[in-house]
Amino acid sequence: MEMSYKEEMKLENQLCFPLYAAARSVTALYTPYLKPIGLTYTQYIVFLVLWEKDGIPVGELGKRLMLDSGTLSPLLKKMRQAGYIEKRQSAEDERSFLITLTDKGRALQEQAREIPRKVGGCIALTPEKAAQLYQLLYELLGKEPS
Amino acid sequence: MEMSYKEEMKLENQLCFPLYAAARSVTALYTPYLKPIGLTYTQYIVFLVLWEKDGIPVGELGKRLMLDSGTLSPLLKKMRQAGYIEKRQSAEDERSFLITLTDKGRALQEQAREIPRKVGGCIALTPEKAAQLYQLLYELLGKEPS
DNA sequence: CTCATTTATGTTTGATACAATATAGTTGCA
DNA sequence: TGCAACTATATTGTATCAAACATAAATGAG
Repeated sequence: MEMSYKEEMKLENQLCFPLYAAARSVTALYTPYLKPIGLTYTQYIVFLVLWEKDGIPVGELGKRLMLDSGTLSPLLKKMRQAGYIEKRQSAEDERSFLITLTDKGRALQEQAREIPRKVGGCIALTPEKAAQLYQLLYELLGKEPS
Repeated sequence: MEMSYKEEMKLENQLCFPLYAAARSVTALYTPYLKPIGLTYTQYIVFLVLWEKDGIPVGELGKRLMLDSGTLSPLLKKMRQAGYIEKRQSAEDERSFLITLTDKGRALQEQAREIPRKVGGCIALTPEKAAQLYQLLYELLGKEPS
């Protein structure tokens, strides 16, 4: 497993590269299904969280998605302007803002219903290998696959 | 392996999410080492290709990195302005521009020499699991690990 | 040869990302 | 109580990405 500096330096021997490329590649698979319903990929994963658990603070959304406020703030602003979500200041802690879905935001779930299955069908991996990949990625992230 | 719509819709059951998060997470591992030598992550992977094979056209660079001209053009412009590379119009095909390293660009390799090993040490995976992850990612990308 | 098609690259636009900084609200402790 | 330290978000600046469009050079079919 020992490698020379020269070998180590090759693009394909650095974990970053296939990871980076695969992430963009898989994200791109969502676009054809998301565009027709007017969502971007990042908006979609925000919805995935909200559809599962509504009324959570911005910070928890960021923690689940591993995104910081610099990414989330403008994104949530746009989603609010589009009428998908509402931001309510928390009663207990006035620094905290709870994100809740509007009816329009909830209704969108129905339209997104088939997306996981459709995208899954485009993934060039057997279910076993996909499961193995999950496991490794979550381990890399230092998290349990919940 | 069959899942309900509701289950499928959960964030952690979609391959995109850990892949996306892991890519950003691993990319972030490079920053502390790249910033001191004045490189961004994307510039670094461009250098990885050029250090391995100098004098290649923009298109081949894009193919290897799986990046399109919209990403690469402004990046290469900045690297040229920084004095790391040169762009030469190809003699055979005047549409094509060959990217070559300057001495300054070549010299940078020495400073980046330790980066793969240092970052590798930050990866929370055993070498065996990392190898397994490579394999799966390249399979997902529909490529051979070269 | 010649023009429609293809190829190589660039530019523009819109949407992310993150680091660094700012600000308002909260908490703990001397 | 007062205030220093901390927390939750927002803002700004820099760097990606990709889709759509633009342009110049090369190619090939008739």
